[in-house]
Amino acid sequence: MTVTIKDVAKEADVAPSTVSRVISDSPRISERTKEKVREAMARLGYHPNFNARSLANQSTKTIGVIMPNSANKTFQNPFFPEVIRGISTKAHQLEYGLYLSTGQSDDEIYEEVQHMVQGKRVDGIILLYSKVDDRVMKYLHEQDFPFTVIGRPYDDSLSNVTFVNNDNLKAAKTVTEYLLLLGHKRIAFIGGNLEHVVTIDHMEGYHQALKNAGIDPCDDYIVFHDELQEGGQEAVIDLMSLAERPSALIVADDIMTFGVMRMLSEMEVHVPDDISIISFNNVMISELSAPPMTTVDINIYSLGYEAANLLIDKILHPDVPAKKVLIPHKMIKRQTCRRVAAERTLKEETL
Amino acid sequence: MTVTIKDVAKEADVAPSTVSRVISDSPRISERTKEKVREAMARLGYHPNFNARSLANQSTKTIGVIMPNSANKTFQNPFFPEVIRGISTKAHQLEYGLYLSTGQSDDEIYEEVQHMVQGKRVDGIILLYSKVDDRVMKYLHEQDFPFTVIGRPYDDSLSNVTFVNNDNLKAAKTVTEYLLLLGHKRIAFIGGNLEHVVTIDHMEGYHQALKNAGIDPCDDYIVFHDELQEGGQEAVIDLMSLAERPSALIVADDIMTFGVMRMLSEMEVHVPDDISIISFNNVMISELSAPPMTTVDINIYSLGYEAANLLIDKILHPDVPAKKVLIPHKMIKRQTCRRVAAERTLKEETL
DNA sequence: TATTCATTTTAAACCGTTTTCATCTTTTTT
DNA sequence: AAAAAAGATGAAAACGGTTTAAAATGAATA
Repeated sequence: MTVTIKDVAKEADVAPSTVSRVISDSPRISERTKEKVREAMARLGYHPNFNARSLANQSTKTIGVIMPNSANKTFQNPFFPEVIRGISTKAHQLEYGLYLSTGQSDDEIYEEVQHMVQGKRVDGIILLYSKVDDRVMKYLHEQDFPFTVIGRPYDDSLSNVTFVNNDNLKAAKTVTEYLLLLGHKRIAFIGGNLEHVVTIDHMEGYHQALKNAGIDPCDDYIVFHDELQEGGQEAVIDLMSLAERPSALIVADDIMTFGVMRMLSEMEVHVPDDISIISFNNVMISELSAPPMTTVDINIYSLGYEAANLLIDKILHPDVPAKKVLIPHKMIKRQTCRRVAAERTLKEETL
Repeated sequence: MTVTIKDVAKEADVAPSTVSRVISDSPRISERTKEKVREAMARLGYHPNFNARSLANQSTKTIGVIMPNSANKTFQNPFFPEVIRGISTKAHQLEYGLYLSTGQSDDEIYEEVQHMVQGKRVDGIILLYSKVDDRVMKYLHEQDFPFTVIGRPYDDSLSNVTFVNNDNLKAAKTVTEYLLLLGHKRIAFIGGNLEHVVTIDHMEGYHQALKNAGIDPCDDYIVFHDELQEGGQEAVIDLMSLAERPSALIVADDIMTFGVMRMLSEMEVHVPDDISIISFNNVMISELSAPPMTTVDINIYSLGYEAANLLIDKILHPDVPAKKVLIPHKMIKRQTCRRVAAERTLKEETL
């Protein structure tokens, strides 16, 4: 039925092992035989069976990509296509394939990862998220299975884990400082899921900047939500109901910012005149908000590209120590931040 | 090293074939032996090797998902995560895995599909796009390999192809009629890539509606662009430079609409007061534009879910004839469409 | 011419399952 | 009690490759 290596061998009048060596272009085979075998392969339309190869090789040339728990809408964030595009590019270059997780809940995902690893379905795994106390990461670490994380592992005991990250703390700090410099004193922080390490880092940066400026962080100004737009909207309601409304908002994610801006516009609060906003990620559409949003470009594509790069490196050389790569970020100033008028600042201070 | 079926066999003091039968829960094995074997598996921490299984079974329990040519930014469209979420859900239910294409150009993708098929890496394939004269589709059809298309095949010779689609013609027609009903006469159409069948269907629907209303389609009002936001923006410049500006815009895609609205806002053309807009897809963020956009919900998730469903059906029963599923669409009225003032309409007519 | 050594090629084992077919027990039927 | 049928298990051959170790070939050296 299907043409196998044996058929080719017969056709070319050599042994199957020779054909195998021709496929892998082994130097042990003479040019003349190679040519002969290649012709036979072409004549028969031979194509190697991937599973047989994987079985014999103990290698699948496949990378498992683990999405976060997508029960909520997280998944519709354009962040994911973009990070996958980065992974794809590198994977394709090195002739690796991508195997995507399909689980929706934490349990499903955990089970799926076990299957991938134990069933030897993939050579390595990229975690597209980093949570506090993540079973999946713990499991991979215990199994000593090649994997990389996008984001940093929270638990310091997982010290020898390879990861790609942004300096999220620094980014959040800079962003806060920027708002302070623009004269803002009441800066609120709308974070993502508190279980995600990136949220923790953002908040720490925010805190540090406020502290350095001698401002006491006010709990009312700190809100967390994991759903993207809905979360953004609720957060706005909470913040705008405060006696002392914030004059600036730091938002965890561009998509969330769309929700935030939508809600503000319904409340007839104008951006940036009444309130400044700055957020993170710089996904494609963030320049298309009205007004275009100021945000931190975290270079999503590179996160993916480097993660794949590091992972394949790890697969090929399992014993080299863990690498940690920081992808640079960059503030993209657009039109959602504004200097607070001096008089207003003065008035505030008298309050 | 790794624990195989043979190790389990030894541990349980049975033959490997018995263990295999226990795994598949064959009725030919007595409950007593099953229990014994299961205990041995647990004791040894046995997990079946996927590649070996695939090889013996001639089945991978894996679906190949082919993304469109992503050299351009198409890929960042939240359409894809959402359609994949649909596919994922069904696949997970039926215990199929997802294997993602990584190629960026048409050539790369074509080659990759060949690898998947000939290398028996996947049991079936879902095409996430449908183009005119697509080599990939032609190839899969020739090979008689199980596949489904999201969108409809253009070529009628590919009659026995299973696909999931929206009635895009009808949707575009309805949308156009809706604008006509609102009093619009100068309705422009900003389509996507003309090679995509969906674009052709949209345009046909647009044409039909205009014709029924006795309006001659004006070529200047019809523009195509494949890049998403950039395309949207250029299209706007072109249209707004016309002597007779359109009073309404039909846009192929929500993300493109963001670009369109951004550009209009720069030109100080107000939506919907100066111009009405309606678009397609209803991705998550489309309700977050300013103002929230009127769009056609095409039920992206269901497209994916049904595609996976049909495909797995096809894999399991290769000989049943091709199925074609239409997913219903629904116009979501938000705030980008407006009735044209009677006086203005009158004035126009005197022109 | 016989010996050595490098170069090519091959036979056979292996990767870890599934499955066909045969064998060995039991149980049922006559 | 013998024969037939049913039930449970096992041995061995796939599945389609890779790889180790050995054999064949040919060239170079003594």
